[in-house]
Amino acid sequence: MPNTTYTISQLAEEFGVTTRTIRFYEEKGLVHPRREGQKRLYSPADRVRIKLILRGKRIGMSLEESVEVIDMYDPEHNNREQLQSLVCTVEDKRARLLQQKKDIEDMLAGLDEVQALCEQNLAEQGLVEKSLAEKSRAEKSVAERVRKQS
Amino acid sequence: MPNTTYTISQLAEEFGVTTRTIRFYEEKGLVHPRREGQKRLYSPADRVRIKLILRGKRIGMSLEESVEVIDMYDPEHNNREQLQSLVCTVEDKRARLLQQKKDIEDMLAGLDEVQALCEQNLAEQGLVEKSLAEKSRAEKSVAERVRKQS
DNA sequence: GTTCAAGTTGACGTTAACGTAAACGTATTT
DNA sequence: AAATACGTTTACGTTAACGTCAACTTGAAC
Repeated sequence: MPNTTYTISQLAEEFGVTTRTIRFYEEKGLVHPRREGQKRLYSPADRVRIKLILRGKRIGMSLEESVEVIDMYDPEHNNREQLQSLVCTVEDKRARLLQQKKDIEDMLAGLDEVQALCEQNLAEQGLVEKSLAEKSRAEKSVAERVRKQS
Repeated sequence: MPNTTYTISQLAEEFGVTTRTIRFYEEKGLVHPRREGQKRLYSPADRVRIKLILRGKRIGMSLEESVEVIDMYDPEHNNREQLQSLVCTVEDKRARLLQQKKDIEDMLAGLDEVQALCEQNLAEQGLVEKSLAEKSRAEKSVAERVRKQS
């Protein structure tokens, strides 16, 4: 097992955040690195937690929410009630994630349209002669389609 | 054309936000409703803008970023340079969105695992007799798989 | 031995995105 | 005319997620 621990600045660099950020996550109880003297030493498990937190952050989750998700992987749920309520929260999360996924796909489709129009427009500019009216019509079509969304 | 305008509280209710939120968006220059006397009157176009802003919010965009995306649909870009830089920003956005999409899919897969284990566990509890060791083993398997992520 | 790089603990500052409350206008319902 | 519902402006408050010092320690390097 190579390199079983990490320093704070190693992780900071790997994930493209500041050390302050990682210490902040500890303040909030998101990670609990060991200490060697007073220096922090992060385990691979700590590293994964940070990674998952940042993943959550990328899709707009609060730290609290990310922790909630991460903790679902831990077996702190013993009895029937806890398991069933866990299933419920799982389903809630899933619903929200599916909505987000749809939002992203819609937005991607919009980007495709914009880009297509840009490239078409650029191509037309390549040909020196063209009617300005035609250009204007092409430019406005996307905006109109957007306006027609219910 | 039925109901071509909306009051602030109509939109607030439709989108599940407060009127304060909508006025705040106006403060920030995101929408520019007409006025009837001093009352705000929102057009369908205003409504769509708000809708798109909230879509952006759901996937973790800042208001500024959402506006940036929305404005890409407007034809304020006339010359070659502007079109080309627009294509670049489009590609940046797309890259980020694709990353987000992957993040969401990963997270969904994780949720599937958690739920499967929960239900398996609940099923086992249905049968009165089972070894506690077995149960414990099952509960920990997800956490271990997570830990093995690079 | 000192200089340096990397770490530490406070503590206060900052920004975005609203919340909340006060004080007021206007229209209609009773 | 009094109350009710809906709207307005102004302004201060709040929370999350860090940024930004300042002042100190600690081990390694020169």
